[in-house]
Amino acid sequence: MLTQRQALILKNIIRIYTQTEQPVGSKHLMNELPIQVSSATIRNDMAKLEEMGLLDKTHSSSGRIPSISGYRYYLDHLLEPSDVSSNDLAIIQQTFNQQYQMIDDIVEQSATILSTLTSYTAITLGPDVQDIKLDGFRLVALGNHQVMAILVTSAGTVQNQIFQVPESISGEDLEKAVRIINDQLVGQPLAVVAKRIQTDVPQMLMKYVSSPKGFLDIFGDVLKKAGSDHFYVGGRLNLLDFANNDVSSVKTLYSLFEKNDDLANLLRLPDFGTGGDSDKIMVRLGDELTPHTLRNYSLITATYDVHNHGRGVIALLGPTSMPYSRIIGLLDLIREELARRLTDYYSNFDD
Amino acid sequence: MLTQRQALILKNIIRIYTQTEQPVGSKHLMNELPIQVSSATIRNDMAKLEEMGLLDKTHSSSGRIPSISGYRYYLDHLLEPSDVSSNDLAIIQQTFNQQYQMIDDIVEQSATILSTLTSYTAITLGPDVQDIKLDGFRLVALGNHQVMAILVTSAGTVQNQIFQVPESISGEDLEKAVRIINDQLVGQPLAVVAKRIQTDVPQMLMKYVSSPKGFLDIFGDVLKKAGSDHFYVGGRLNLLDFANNDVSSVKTLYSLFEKNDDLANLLRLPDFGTGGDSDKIMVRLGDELTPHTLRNYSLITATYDVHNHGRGVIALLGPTSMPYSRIIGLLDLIREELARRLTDYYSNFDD
DNA sequence: TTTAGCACTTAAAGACTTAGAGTGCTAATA
DNA sequence: TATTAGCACTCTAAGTCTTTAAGTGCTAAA
Repeated sequence: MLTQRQALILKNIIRIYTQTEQPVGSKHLMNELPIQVSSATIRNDMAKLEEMGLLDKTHSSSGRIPSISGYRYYLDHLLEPSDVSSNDLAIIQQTFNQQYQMIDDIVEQSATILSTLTSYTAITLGPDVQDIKLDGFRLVALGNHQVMAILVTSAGTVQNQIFQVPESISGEDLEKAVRIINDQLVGQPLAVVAKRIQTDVPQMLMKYVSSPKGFLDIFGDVLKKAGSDHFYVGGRLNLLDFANNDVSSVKTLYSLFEKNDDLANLLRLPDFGTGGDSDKIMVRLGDELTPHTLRNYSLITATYDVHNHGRGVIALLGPTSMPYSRIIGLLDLIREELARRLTDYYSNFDD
Repeated sequence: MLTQRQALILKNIIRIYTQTEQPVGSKHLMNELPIQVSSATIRNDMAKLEEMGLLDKTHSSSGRIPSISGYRYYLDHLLEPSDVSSNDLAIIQQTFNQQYQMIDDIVEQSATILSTLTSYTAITLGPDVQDIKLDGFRLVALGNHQVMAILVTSAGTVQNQIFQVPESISGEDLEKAVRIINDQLVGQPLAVVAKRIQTDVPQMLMKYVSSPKGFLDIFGDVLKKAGSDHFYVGGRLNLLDFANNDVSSVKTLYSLFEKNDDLANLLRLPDFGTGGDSDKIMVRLGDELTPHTLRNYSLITATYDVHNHGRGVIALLGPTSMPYSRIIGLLDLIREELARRLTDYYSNFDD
């Protein structure tokens, strides 16, 4: 356990290091502390903190920098989120007050705000798709053997895709098939639908339609799209600033941003779904981050809860040394705001 | 005018510098030339080439590097495109042989191949939309006050967008409006359609529909999407390798890639549309590139001609020192291949 | 427990040296 | 006249040395 003064010293070394990115020396720190102690006293405490593994040196006679464990301790015991500045607040309100056509627009927009306000990179994920149901399926003929398949879910999300239809499938067949799909499968969870088109649905179609295979491929493709998570990444370019010229990690991250599965893995919270602490904001850094290339970064994740419509995730990726107080305050506010807007949206929607 | 030997020297300095990125000295060059001359002779020619502005030095006693004018001269007078390697050829054929659902997929795919084979950044643009006509407009009700608007063009491209429909607009009104649009405007060039919905169409709708304004906003939005160019950028990440740690220019380019208008400006060829030389491959470098931040890069543009369906552009952005022979051979092949595939596509399509 | 004092360490920056690659010029050569 | 050998000169890059400033750890006194 740290003495009060040691905690104060750790806290201030982290604060100063975040501002300057330079090792902090005892004399310099002396002038920055609210208490009056000599630099020798500070040196003694620093030595103890280093012994505990909370501080590091860049070389044997340098000032101290926080170690990963130091950040960990700070985050777990010392951090107090600060209030959002009135300036930031105004920006947030104003952005959320825009008119949106789709929920995904709101989720995407919150990634943009978050990255703009922090100069880091934000990742957001819409409310989870666990028990989303099929709300309807349409095929629209576009002429020239093209059709657009449209799938609407109970969450209000829409997926569409365009297909070249082989000559062998007739228009009437397609219409019949659509009718059967809607009659039989609307109202069922997407996961169930996905399973059934592998099992009993083909036979069901076989009775009325001459070539169910091509049709089911189309339906299956759109279904897959609708059933997978949709991530939004804001402030990709900010990465170039805080990546400290580490081109290889920038590349890793940029390609990671393009892959749904990798992003899902990155954001997956250790206790996701257990309920307990899941509305706490979590910070992971160093070896706690799973793709090992990211050990010089810090990832802050927060979930937001949309009343009766699942929960989503907003996250922020930045350097290990961030002004955590401000950042976490900000994240907390945006999380709440996003939850509120989405809850509003759905309450309109379900009327 | 250069002597033969001077041309040989310039050509080889460019070749070696492209491989090593190091200034080329007279002794080193002596061993690389197919002719037997002393380093002193080479030095004399180098001095003359420098006087003409075709070579530069990095400092007073350094070897020579090509100047921008040197590249210009090389490109205009000395360059001979080389044949595509059988390996590259196989990759190109294989990629283009995939099954595509839409023409835009092919165009996008060619940006990917081009960037993969070169390790630079490729930009492609589909056949131009000058005299594309409206082929059809659909509104599909999705439930919960949402509709999807779909616009099909004579070029086979499809745009869609989802709208929240105000309660004030009724379903029958929308259907009537769609019917009028299709009756009156199908077959007309998009530009004409865009003009007419500002002039006589509103009055036309007014007779049958109670609130044409909201409807025309929707139609106008999708129309605008369909009428604007669609660029594809491949190999964005490669930029990080050849940008020589110039983060600011990387940022400029990345944001440029997101803006249709800026990309259009960048690719717009000085003689675009004049017909004459327009199927020549053009290289622009240094001050010839309009956003001044790009003066350290080289941009190669080539147009491809889709029989009876307009012409598009494929382009490659890389460092000033590229293996131009290989690159231009490659670009020429892909340009032809792309034109052929699209011509095939349309000939199927118009049956 | 805190502090003053001091010897010691290290990185960063500047001065100096050296080696190596290259140039330009002159005078000899084919 | 065009080419070449030879040589003095230039400049960078890399290494060594020195100095300075910031910082530490330890000891002994308060």
